[in-house]
Amino acid sequence: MTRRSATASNPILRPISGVLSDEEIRPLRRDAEVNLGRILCAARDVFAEHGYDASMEAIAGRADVGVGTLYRRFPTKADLFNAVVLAARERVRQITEDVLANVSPDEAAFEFIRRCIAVPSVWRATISPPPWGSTHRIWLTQLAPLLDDIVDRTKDAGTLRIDVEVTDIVILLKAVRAIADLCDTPGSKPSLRFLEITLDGLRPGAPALVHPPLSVGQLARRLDQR
Amino acid sequence: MTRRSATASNPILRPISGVLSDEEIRPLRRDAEVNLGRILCAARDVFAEHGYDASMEAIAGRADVGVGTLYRRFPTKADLFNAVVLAARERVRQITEDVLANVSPDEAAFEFIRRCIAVPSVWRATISPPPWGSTHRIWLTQLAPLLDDIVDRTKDAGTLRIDVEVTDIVILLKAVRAIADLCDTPGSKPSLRFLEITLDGLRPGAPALVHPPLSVGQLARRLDQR
DNA sequence: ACGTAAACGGAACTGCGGATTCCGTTTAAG
DNA sequence: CTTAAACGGAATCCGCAGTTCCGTTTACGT
Repeated sequence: MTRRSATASNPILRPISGVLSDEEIRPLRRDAEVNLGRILCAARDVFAEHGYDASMEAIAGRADVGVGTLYRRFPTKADLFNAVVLAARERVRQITEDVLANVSPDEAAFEFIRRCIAVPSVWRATISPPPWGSTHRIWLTQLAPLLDDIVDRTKDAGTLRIDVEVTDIVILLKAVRAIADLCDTPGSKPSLRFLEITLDGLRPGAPALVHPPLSVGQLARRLDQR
Repeated sequence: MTRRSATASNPILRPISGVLSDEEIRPLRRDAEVNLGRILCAARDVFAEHGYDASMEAIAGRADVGVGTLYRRFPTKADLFNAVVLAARERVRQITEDVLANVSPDEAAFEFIRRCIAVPSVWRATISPPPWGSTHRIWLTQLAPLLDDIVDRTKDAGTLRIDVEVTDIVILLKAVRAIADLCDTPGSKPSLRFLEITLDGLRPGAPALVHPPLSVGQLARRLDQR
């Protein structure tokens, strides 16, 4: 790969990096700024729908922009995807913290799941990582303690069966995704119905589960592969 | 498409068709017979794993056979896939009838699901139809009454919540498939665990479902598309 | 054992879709 | 009004997978 680092040239990251001694930082022209926004939204939506297989042309079309414009901002499809994934991860973090702060314990885990599913780009990102590197594994591993917190809290409240684990939650997101693929646009009735059924399966009172859960490490590794 | 009909040239169907007046039917050479078997098994497995996206080369490889041999038996990838799907449908029919005949009512629906999932090629075929025609819709529509029978029986026995429908079962198969994709080879521990959870969600005692089910027609149409 | 039609393998061909590049034109901004 | 920055999208390039072709091997009837 003979190409300068994506993060170094990624314009979204510019406002964050305070000083870059040798490279001059000039602000984007107004129109460029606007287009960058459209591109990111389009990429978020199209990637959410088709995964990494989405074509650059499709994204450009959705953004009402030529492909050239995409490549001026993101040297590579991978870079664009990366940007979207980064944003989605941030979104998940927000949801997690908000649930911990503002949702009653007996609903925490359920609410977390519902909120993730309500934002297509989010759960798409959670379950289908970039097809390279291991950044996803790292991210999920860091997030795990927070999610554990949510799960434990709901178990303590007695509304979540005690033999489920964080990994079950992530797996569930994946399953609902599949249903949405099958039935409709994300967030549709059928997938919500399936979600209801599965959430009911998470409630106490059912017979104990006999198959062991995946460890966070295992799950993260799986997610990193496909 | 300038190509003679697949079914006419499909060697598997030969033993069935009693008389074809104008075309002479000669039996396959021994080695050809053997290879045909390997090809069908390989195709079943590889298609089960990758869906219609599986490459002919991959199938040929798995069967220890050259691609040429594939095309001598099946003029087209579509024809080969078709043959596999046909076999899988037959398998589903067998399972259905066997469950109706030999499984106690209170377990019928659950057992049906378990058996379908135990045979990868079967549920793959159930949920990912050939990317053409509407034969899948027709098949599913015909099968529906039998499945209804199973479901009703289990509801009457009191072990299945009354607000689930046949379509929920099929959707569930689809979901488990996704989990297997994510976690492991089909039939693995993690997907069985997820299955347990979902089956628990199907048991009575949970709050009523608020989202309506898909009708068989709707579901069949969806399955016909993607 | 021998001849022949049937099978075989797999290299070569082809078409297609999608990432990336290029360049003539348009536009924001000083 | 000048000019660097942006833009659009046609053209290029490339790899992949379905399909074809043909020289070689093999089963089987005589």
